[in-house]
Amino acid sequence: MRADARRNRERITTAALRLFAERGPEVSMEEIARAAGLGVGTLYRHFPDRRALAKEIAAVTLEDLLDAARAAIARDAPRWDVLRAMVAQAAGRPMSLLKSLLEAGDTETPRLRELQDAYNASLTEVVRAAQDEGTLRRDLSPDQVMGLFNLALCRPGARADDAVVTVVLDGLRSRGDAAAGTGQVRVAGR
Amino acid sequence: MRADARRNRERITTAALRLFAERGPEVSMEEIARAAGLGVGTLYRHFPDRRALAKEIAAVTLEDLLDAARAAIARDAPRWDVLRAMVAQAAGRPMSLLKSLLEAGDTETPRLRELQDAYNASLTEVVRAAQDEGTLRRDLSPDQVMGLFNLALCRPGARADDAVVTVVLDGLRSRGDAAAGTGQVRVAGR
Amino acid sequence: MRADARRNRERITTAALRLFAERGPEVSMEEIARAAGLGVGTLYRHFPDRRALAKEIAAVTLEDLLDAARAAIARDAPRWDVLRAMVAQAAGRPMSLLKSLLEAGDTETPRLRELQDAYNASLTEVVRAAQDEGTLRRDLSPDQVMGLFNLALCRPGARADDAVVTVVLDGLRSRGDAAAGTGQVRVAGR
Amino acid sequence: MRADARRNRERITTAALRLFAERGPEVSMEEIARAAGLGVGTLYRHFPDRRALAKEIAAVTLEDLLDAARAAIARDAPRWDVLRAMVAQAAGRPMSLLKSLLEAGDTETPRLRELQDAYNASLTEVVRAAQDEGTLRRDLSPDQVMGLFNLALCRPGARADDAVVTVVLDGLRSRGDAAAGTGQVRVAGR
DNA sequence: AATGAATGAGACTTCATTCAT
DNA sequence: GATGAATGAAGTCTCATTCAT
Repeated sequence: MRADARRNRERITTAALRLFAERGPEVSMEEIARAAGLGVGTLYRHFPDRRALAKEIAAVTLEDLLDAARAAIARDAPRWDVLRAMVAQAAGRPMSLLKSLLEAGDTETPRLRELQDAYNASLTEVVRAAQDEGTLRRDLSPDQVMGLFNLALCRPGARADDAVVTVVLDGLRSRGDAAAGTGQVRVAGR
Repeated sequence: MRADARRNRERITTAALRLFAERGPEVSMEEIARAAGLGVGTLYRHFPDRRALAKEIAAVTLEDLLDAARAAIARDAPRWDVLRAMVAQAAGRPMSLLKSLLEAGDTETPRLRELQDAYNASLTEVVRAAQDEGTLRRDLSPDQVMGLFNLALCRPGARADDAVVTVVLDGLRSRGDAAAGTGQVRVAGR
Repeated sequence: MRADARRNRERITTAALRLFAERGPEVSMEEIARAAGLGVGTLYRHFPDRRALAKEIAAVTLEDLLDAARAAIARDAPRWDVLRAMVAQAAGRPMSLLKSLLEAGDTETPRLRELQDAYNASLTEVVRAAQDEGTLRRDLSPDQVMGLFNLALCRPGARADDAVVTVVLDGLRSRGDAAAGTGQVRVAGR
Repeated sequence: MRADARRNRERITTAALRLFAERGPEVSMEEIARAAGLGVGTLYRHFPDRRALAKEIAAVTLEDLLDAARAAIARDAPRWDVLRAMVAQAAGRPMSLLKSLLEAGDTETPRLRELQDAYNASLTEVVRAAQDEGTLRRDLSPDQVMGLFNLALCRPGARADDAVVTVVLDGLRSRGDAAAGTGQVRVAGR
C-alpha cells in the first residue's frame, strides 16, 4: 500500500472513531468522509461498505482495549483495580458501535470474532480472579459483566468517573467486602 | 368513534408499543402498520405524523408507569421496595422511546410534559424517602437515579430481574445497609 | 330520487361551486364534503369520481351562464352591452375549473359538450352581432373571445369591474368606435 | 464544478424551465428528473429541495427578462414599443411559476427579491414614461399593468403575438391615441 | 342511504452505494 | 487512486377512491 493510501486510511479510521464515539452508530458515510477531509469514493475504496467500516472501527477499538487490558493485567495490583482500569479505558470509545454490531450478531467476521474472543478471555480472566480475590460479586458471568460495562459506557459523553459508572461499579462489588462503595458520586444539579 | 376505528387504533398502539419496545424508536411507520395488519394511511388517519404516534405511545406508557408507581407508593412497604417495583414495572416498556423524546426536548406537548413531571415527582418522592430510610445511597439526585433506570431499562429484552437491573439496583443500595445485595443474578450462558 | 338525496346533492354542488370558485380546481374531495356538511362517501355516492363532480359543477355553471346569456340576448340593447353582461355574469364563478376541464380536453362527456356548444353558439351569435354593429373588433373568433373572458375571469377574487376586466373589455372594443374606452379603471394602491 | 455536473445542472434547469412553462408550477420532481434524463437523487444534489429549484428557475427567468428589459429600455424607441418588447420577451417563460412564488410570499430569498424589485422598477419606469408619452392609458398603476401581463402570459403556450396578448395590449393603449389598435389578431380556427 | 375509516399509489426527500471523470 | 456526481431504494406523508359499519 502506498504511503498516501495508508495516510488516507488512517484519516478515515480516526474520523470514524471520533464520530462513532461522539454521535453514535448512525453517522452518515458522507459525514465521515467529510470529517476525514476526503471524498466518499475514497472511503469506499478502503472499505467496501458501511458494515466493513464499522467492523474495522470496532476491531481497532477492541485492539486498543485489549492492549490496555493486557497491560493492566500484567501489573501487580488487585484485580478489582484492573477491572476499573478496563472500564476507564473504554470511556470515550465508540462502545455503542460495538454494542450494535454485537446485537446484529455477525458470525462471519473472523477478525472481529477473534478480538471479541480475546477480549472476552482477558475479561473473563480478570473477572474470575476478582471473584476469587473476593472483590467482584460471584453471581455474574464475564459476559454479563461485559454487558454491564457496555451499558455503563454506551452513552454520549460517558466518563470514567460519572454517576452511572460509579453506581455500576458499586453494583458489581462483592457484598461481603467491607471496603465496598467508597466511591462517591458527585451530585450534579442535572 | 366507530367500533372498528377504535379496534384499529388499539391495534396500532399495541403494535407500536411492542415494536418500539423491542426495536427502539426508529421503527418505520410502514412496519408498524404492517404489524398492526393495516395500511399506512390508516396509521396517518389516527396519528397525524410519526411524532404524534411516538408521543401517544410515550404518554400511554407514562400513564401506566405513573399508575403503578402511585399504587406502589400507597403501599405500606419500605421505599426501597417501591423503587424496585417502579423499575420492575418499566421493564419491557418502550423506555428508549421515552428517552429519545426527552432528548428531543419537545416543549410543546403539555400532556406529555405533565406526565413526565408527575412521574419525576413521584420518583423524586420515593428517592428522597428511600434515602431517608437509609436504603438508597445518598450521593445521587433523583435525576441521576432516573438516568440509571433509563440506562438499565433501555435495552431490547430488558427484564425486571436480569443481571443488569440487579447490578444497577445493588449499586444504588446504601452501603451502610447490612441487608444489601441479597438479590442473586442468575448466571446465564450468554 | 328521495328528497334527502336531492338535498344532499344540492349541498354538494353548492359547496363545490363556492370552493372551486374561491380556491381553484385543486380543492380536495374531503374539504368539499366537509363544506357540504357530509361525509366523503356521500359525495362519492352522488359523483363517481372527482372528474364527475368537476364536470357537474362546470355544467351547472355553464347552464347558469347560458340562461343569463339568453336573457341578455333577448333584451333590446346594443350587443356590446350583452357581451359585457355575459362577462359580468361569469365573475365569481369557478371559471378556472371550466378552463382546466377545457384544457384537459375531455371529448367523452356529451352533456358538457352540448352545453359548451350551446354557450359557444350564443356567444358566437353575440360576437358576430357586436362585430356587425361595429362595437367589437372584427379580428377575433368567438373562441378567442371566449378565451379572453376565461382569462379575465380565472382569478381568485375577479370582479366584473376590476382593472383586468376593464382593460380586456377595452381591448376587445372596436378601434373605429369613438365611444370606446369610456370605462375608467380605479387606480388601486395594490 | 466538474464538467459532467455542470452539464447535468444545465439539463435540469433546461428541463425544469420547459416543464414549468408548459405545465405550470406543479410538475413533480420525478418528472423533471426524467425529462432531464437523470435520477431524482441528482436533482436533489443540485437543488436541496423543490423550492430551491423553483426559485432558481424563477431567478434565471427574471434575470433574462431584466436583461432584455434593460436592453429595450436603452433603445431610442417609443416607450410603448419597449412595453411590447417586455411582453414579447416574457412569452413562453414559466410566468405561472413566477406568479405562484410571488403569491407564496417568500421573504427570505434576497436574490429573488432583488430581481423582482429590479424588474418591477424597470417596468414602473417604462409604464410611467409610456403614460407620459401618451401611449399607455393613465388609469392604471404599474402593479396593475404587471398583473395584466402576468394574466396575459400565465398560460400554457402563450405566444407574444397571439389573440390574448394582442387584445390585452390594445386594452392598455391610451384611448386618445389615434394610432391605437393597429395590431391585427390572426383569426385562428381553434 | 350515509358515514367516515381504510387503502395504497404517488409525492418529496435522504443516504448507502456505484461510477464517470 | 481520488473525487464527488449519479443512482435508486426506502422513509414520511397526502389524498382520491373503496368499503365496512
